[in-house]
Order: sequence, then structure tokens, then C-alpha cells
Amino acid sequence: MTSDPVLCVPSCEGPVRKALEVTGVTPVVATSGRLNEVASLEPPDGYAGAVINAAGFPFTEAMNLCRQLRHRDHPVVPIILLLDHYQLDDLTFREDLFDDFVVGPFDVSELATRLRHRLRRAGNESVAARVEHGGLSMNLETYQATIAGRVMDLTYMEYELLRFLATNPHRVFTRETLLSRVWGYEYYGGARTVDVHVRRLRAKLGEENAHLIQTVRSVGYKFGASTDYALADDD
Amino acid sequence: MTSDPVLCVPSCEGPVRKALEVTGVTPVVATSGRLNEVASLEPPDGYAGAVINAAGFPFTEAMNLCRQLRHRDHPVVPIILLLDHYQLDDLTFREDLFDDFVVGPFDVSELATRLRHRLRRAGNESVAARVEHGGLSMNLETYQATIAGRVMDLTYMEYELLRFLATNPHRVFTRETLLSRVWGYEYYGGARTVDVHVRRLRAKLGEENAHLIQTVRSVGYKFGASTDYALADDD
DNA sequence: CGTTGTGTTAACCACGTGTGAAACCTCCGG
DNA sequence: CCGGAGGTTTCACACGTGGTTAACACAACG
Repeated sequence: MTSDPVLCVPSCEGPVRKALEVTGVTPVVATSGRLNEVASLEPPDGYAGAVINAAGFPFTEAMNLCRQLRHRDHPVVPIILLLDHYQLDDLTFREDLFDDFVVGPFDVSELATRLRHRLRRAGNESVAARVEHGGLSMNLETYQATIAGRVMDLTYMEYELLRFLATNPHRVFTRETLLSRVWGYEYYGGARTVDVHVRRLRAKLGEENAHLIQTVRSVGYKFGASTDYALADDD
Repeated sequence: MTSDPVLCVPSCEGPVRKALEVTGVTPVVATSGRLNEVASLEPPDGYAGAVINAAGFPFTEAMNLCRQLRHRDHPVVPIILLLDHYQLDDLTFREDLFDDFVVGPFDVSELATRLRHRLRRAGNESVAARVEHGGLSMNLETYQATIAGRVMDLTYMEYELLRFLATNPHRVFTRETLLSRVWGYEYYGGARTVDVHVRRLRAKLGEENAHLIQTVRSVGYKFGASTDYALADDD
């Protein structure tokens, strides 16, 4: 389960797109035409929320869309409206049709915060900070890692090492760099320690995914599938 | 609509007062001093909502106040925060402590709309006044918890800790985080306190449900049975 | 004054972690 | 084609950090 889709109507551009990216959800644009058309369309399966841009559009159309989304789909899916300031009064007595709203000009961080707020309140856990690469998925909040859908039972150091490698894919790190970055700057230990932890990680990744951590002979290790050019990294 | 009192902290002036007047509710000022003082005061009887001005105030104090309002008083009473823009990031992972927020400079009609929105919503579909997870059920109104149908006789701190963990399932919390979120931001005590309370909770959960609180070694604790995958190695 | 709740201290124990040595691989020179 | 050297993988074991547990101290409350 990667990031859940969020329905965007009628389009997803500018601050809205940025806010969705920051939040870590994938936008799904329903249409680029009139709001009315969306209601007749089939919304994406299992979308976690909806952002409806009513600014500059006929207000009743937006409300109709809200009603249809609420009625047809799950009433728990949060709906966020983007409004012009003059549309604020129109919301009265329609409080049940939406969950939150933002008044233009739209601020990226405010919109992102509201998105995260509503998604979390709806019991959605997909907004958690994650690291995704290959078949590997690491949830930074639950300290859980899955490889090809299978849960990996990682120890603390294994998790930290894998997280560092996976957040900097395709880059080669020397053992000394890994020791200082993962174990700590003041750490002083043998370089063999890294080898052993890499070995344990490869074992837990499984036979077919062991190659996700690649050995660069006489240099160090890197994360990521092969045929990727490596950038040496020293700091 | 109603003229129920709305708690204002630390004061009610300028746009806030105007917004409350427009909405048609009567403001009740709790204090004009530091946010900390409010927690020890007795909130007005049957207040329908709270507006907390955190702009320009220490953020932890505002969060502490939210926490106390939520825990000690009715968890369904909507809380609206007034924030400076730079405080937006601090809201992350604290989504359960408030219901809405406004970023300064404060617009009267937007604030009024949000107030009306939350007050209406609180009447109809209240915020989850009940936490259900696994065989655990916690009634936030009556302060009662049952596990697998059996009533648990929890003390105050045990209840608060279990409630916090259960409302954020699967997420790992360090002992320091738990101390600040459950015991209070100003609390300063040994980290082993958490361990002992977890132990007492596990004892009261019973042998077969003790695993609902999981230890993440050298990180902290988390609530929730290990996900439907087979993480249970050997029984 | 007993009772109950809460936090601290220390002993115990388990498991994660680091280390050394040996086996293994890979690249080059002979 | 062979052999050795430098580098890597693998294994087993010992140490120490960190979690559990129980017992105690003390405050709150009746």
C-alpha cells in the first residue's frame, strides 16, 4: 500500500499540487472541464479524500458535486473546498457537505496541513512519512518495513541502516561514512560492523531482493537496483 | 442559532470578538494571562466550543491546554486554534488535539464560518467519543474501558496512556514523547515511569491481550496487534 | 491513619550488537 | 592457467545496552 490517491476537481496545479506532494499523497485529476461532469464519472477506487476547487466556478455546481460524492461514496471521505472569499457566505446551512475549506489566495503549507489533518482524522494511515523504493516500503512512524508486501522484522540498527541507504538510493557510501551517518559521528568501531549488518539485511530482504544492497568493491555499499550509475559521496 | 457560550483563551478582542458576534454566540473569556493558568481554572458550564489564540504564545502551552480541555472536559467540544504562519508545522502529529485552525492575519468572516461549521458539526456527527481497536473499547465520556467485553478497572494515568496509544494505533512513540503528550509538556521525570505504566496496563489487559501494546526496542512503544501479516514468529 | 495511585530504584534477564577469525571471492601478475 | 593478495562474506561467541519485573517510597484522598 503506497500513498493513497486524492481526488482533485477540476484540476490539480499550482499550490494544490505542491500541497499534495508535501503531504505525500498522489493526486488523481477527475476532469478538466465543468464540475458537473465529475458527478457522472466514476471516481477512482479507494480514494482517501477530495479537493474541490470551487473558486471561480458556479457555487451550486460545487455543492452538487459534494452532495453526490457524499451520497454515492463513503460519507467518511474528507472533502476540502477551495473558495474565493466572497463564497464564504454560501457555505451556510451546507456544513454537512464538506469537511474543511481554504480561502484564496491559497497557501501551500496551510492547505497541506489541512489535508493531513482531515486525512488523519478520517483514520487514514497512508499519510505517514514513508520511504519507498523498489519493492521496499518503510513506514517511518510505525517502524515497519515491508519488502514485496512481506513484513520484515528488523532490529533497530538494521532499520536505521536500511532507512539511510533507501533514502539515498544509487549513491555509494564508504563504510566510514555509513558508520558516521548511521551509527553517529562520534562512533569509533571496526569497519567490519557495516559488513555484518549489510549481510543481515540481505538475509532478511530475501534471496530475490538481496541485490537491492549492492557491493561496490573497494569502495562501499549502495542501495538500488543495478544499472544505475553511482555518484561517489564523501562527507 | 444558539447562543451557547464559547470559551476564549486568553482573551477575546478584535476580529475574534467580531466573529463571535457575527456567529451569534456569547464569548466567555477564561483569563487574560498565560495560557497555562486556564488549565487549573474551572471552565464555564456547558460551553459549546473553545477558541484558543496561540499566536505569539509558546506553542507547547497551547497544546497543553488543548490536551487538558480534551481530556478533563468533553472530548466532543470543538477547539479552534489561532496560529501564526510559522506555527503550522508544529501541528503535525497533534491532529487529535484540535478541530480547526486559522492562520493570521485573522479574517472575520473566515473565522466566523469555521466557528459555525464546527459548532454545527459537533451537534450532529460528533468527534469519535469512543475508541475501538482490537478487543479494546474506550468510552471517552464515562471513562470506562473494556477489553474483550470485560471491564478494565483503570486508574487515571493508565486510562490516559492507553487512550493516547489507542487513538494513534501502530505509531511508535518514544518514552519522551509519551511523557510530554500524556503526562504533560512541562512534566519532567524518569523515562522508566512509562515502562512501569505499560507493564501495569499489560497486566490489566490480560495474558492474551498484553501484546496489544508492543515494545519497539530502543525506540519506544506502540499500540495495535502486529498487522494481519504473520509477524508472530513463534507462540 | 488505612487505602489507593503514582513514581523511583535496583536486580534480573534477554537480545541486539560488535568483533575476530576463517572461508570465500575476485582481480592481476607471473 | 595458476596462485597470491586484497577485499568481502559468513559464522560463532561475548559483551553490554536496554526492557522487564518486583519492591519500595511517598503523596493524595477518604
